[in-house]
Amino acid sequence: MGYRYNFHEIEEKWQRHWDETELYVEAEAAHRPRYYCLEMFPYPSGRLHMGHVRVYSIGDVIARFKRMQGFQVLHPMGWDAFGLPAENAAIQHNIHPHRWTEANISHMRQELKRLGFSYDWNREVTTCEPDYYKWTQWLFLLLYKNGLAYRKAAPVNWCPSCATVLANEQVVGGLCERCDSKVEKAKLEQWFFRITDYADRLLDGLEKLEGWPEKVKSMQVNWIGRSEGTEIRFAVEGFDEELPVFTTRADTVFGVTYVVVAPEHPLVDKLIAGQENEDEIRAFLKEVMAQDELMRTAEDTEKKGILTGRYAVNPLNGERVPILIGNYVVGSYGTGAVMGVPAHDTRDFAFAKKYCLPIREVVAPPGKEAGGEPAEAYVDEGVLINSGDFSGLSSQEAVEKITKHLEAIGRGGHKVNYRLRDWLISRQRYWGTPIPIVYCPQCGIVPVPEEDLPVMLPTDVAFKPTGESPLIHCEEFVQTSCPQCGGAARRETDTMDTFIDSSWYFLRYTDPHNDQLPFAKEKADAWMPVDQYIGGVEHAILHLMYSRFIQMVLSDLGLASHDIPFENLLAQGMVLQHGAKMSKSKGNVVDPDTIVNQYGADTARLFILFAAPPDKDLEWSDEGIEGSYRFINRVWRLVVEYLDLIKDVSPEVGGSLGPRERELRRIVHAGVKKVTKDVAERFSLNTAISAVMEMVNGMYHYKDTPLDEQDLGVVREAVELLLLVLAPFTPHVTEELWHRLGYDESIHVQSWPAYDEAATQADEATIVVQINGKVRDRVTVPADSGTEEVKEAVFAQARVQEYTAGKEIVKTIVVPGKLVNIVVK
RNA sequence: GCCGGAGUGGCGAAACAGGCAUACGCGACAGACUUAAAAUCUGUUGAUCUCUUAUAAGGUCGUGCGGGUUCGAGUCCCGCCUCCGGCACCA
Repeated sequence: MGYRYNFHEIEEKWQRHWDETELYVEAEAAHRPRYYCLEMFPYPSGRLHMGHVRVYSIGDVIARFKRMQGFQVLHPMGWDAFGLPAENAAIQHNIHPHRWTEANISHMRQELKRLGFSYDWNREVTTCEPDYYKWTQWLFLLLYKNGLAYRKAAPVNWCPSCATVLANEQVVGGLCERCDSKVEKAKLEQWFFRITDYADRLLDGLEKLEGWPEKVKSMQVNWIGRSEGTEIRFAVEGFDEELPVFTTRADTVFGVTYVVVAPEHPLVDKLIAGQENEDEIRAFLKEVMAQDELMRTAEDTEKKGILTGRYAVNPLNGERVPILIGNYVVGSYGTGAVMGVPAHDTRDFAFAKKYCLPIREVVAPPGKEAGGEPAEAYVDEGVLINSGDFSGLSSQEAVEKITKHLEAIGRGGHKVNYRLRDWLISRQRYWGTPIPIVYCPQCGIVPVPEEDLPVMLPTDVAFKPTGESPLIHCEEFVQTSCPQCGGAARRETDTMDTFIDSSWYFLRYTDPHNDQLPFAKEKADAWMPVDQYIGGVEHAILHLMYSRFIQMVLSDLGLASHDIPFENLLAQGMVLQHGAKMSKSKGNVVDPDTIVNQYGADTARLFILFAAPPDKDLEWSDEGIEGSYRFINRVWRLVVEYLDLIKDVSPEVGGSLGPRERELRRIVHAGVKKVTKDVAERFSLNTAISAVMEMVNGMYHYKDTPLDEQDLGVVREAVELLLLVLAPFTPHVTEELWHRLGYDESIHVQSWPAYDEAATQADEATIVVQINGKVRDRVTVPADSGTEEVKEAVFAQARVQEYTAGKEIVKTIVVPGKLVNIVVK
């Protein structure tokens, strides 16, 4: 009877049935423990790709498993629907972004349903709809009122191709994260979120996130880039100005022989004005600034500098040192100026050699005197020399004492620096949440009152990437009246970074239809934090740090009780084909629709869960898909062929069973145990599936055994347990077979099966016999044998006697039920 | 340079608490079924050597490399190598 099951018919039937019966709509019963299982919502780009199938398959297994374990599970889905591709489609295909987005959403929603994911679609959120972005605006105002949103002119990252500014986090290797264009610097008035106020808490908070992968946490640590050191304020000779520098090596301050400032340093103009070589310096500045920052600050770029003819005064020893302008000093980090200590810094050493600046050693390696002209910089710690009162101190003591001394004389002190910049959130684009701000000639910057939200995004605008928001040209949007004085005023025409939309959507799911608030606190508190969040590691910094920030703000302002959004995080690996990430340009894309048409959703899900652990990259394999399909058919045949025999049998097991039946029960119950542990304790879905495969193999081995009445109960039990543990992975075929067994209720609302621990124990144990750690023999003993009985059986073995003959037995180690190691000399 | 992760059969991978290395699957090979093929069911499948007509049996080696701890190491410790990811003239 080698036939295959009709997955088309079965999958469609049950998808319709689940939809109609609202099987996965969460009823908010109060008496069950809650579990919030969330996968990162997709951007509605048009079609699902294999990466989507992977995250959502992983999440669906967890959600279904938890539901069967008796949890009330929140498992929602929505759309991160604002963003550039919609606008580009509008420009290229003359279709309105809203229509394009809507069409994509409805197509992708169908694709998700065809994969059989158990979402509560009643909670669907779409960030580009006014009922959502109204609350994104509300959140903006909340931050604004609390001093966490501000406007300022600043040098910003400008993507000429996208014609908009970008957050630092969106610039990857000097290129635009979206389109790989070279990012330029521009000075513009922009809106920022004060995320740097939270730098320390974002950093310290990582320690509490025990359920997050190290990889993600270390990426955030690197990104925040906390650096502890000393600020030293040099006086500038001839000016009533201070020139602060930042250093982590205050112990080397007596070795300062010059100071270098970045070309964009605010003091540069003042310093060089009227100098005799001003023209030369300006030419140098022009040359350096013409280079883009990435090039200029690359490690292998030649260090260049020019003397300004001005001098700074070292506050520790009163020494005059020349001030230079250097291409290697980064204007946006620290103070934009550094002290030059050529004897103890590799870069400074090279720079000093090139420009014939003096080199003075002030730190000696412990137990060694420095002397003569050093051949290279000594960058390690040591003992101070040539450092006045501080000579003789260790580097560590000196840092502390010098910092204190600077503080005492009002010339500096302890300082913490961060790499993290404030979050630039304004975008000169149309398809985003409008920033709810009005500019009034009388009152200045005026927030739109809450009761006037949402500030609706107008629908009839021209889509041209002009570098200004298309909203600028939409007069009925721009022209408004001031909420304060009622006079004529203009609206802010920039929209918000779409990462703001996705920094709070997980909260909206807990209360998606609230029209009074973004979410009611009780509702959010009931579900938050997300118990398990799943998504790609490409969001390790952007989305996952912004969400942590917003959640902290909400918690500080009393709107939420938790200050972390995601308790546990699973960063799933990529889907590869031929070792490379699937991409259109590489032509190695496998379309999920094709696979679902050819093999069905259950097969697609099973393969993608089986081929690799969730957190590792997964290599696509056509043979692997075939294998998963074969396995499901194998299950189908097994159950269908038993059906007539066991249809009216109860899954009860009693009386004394024969050895084959006991073996079958052992395999099945051990399988249930392993699946339970693998899914519950470590999301090891690939090994869970392999355990199910072993159950099936065991059942096939049993299959031709002649059956009596009592054995039918054992078979029925085995079939039911198999279907139940397989249900989260392949929901359709298990649902069909479950009903064929005679049940009316869905398999997906059944309790997760318990296993019989006693049944998992074999009657006999195979003991491995080692002589001096090498396996030499095996012996089978009754499972309940004690240490002495096992030893007796082992020493009775002919091979053991052979190996021990004439030797002294030093010791015998017995690992109960497993192994005996005899040490001989 | 700093931080994080990973190196196991022909391939994807497993070994969860230091106890049979390679479960499960793919591929390959063989048997059964079939007029035949496909499908299906069953079995074999780390390398190498010895003995044997063959089967069977046995030895040695084997988890990136070199050491160490231990009765016993893929797993723990020390020192390296390679690959992947993040940060980086960051002062």
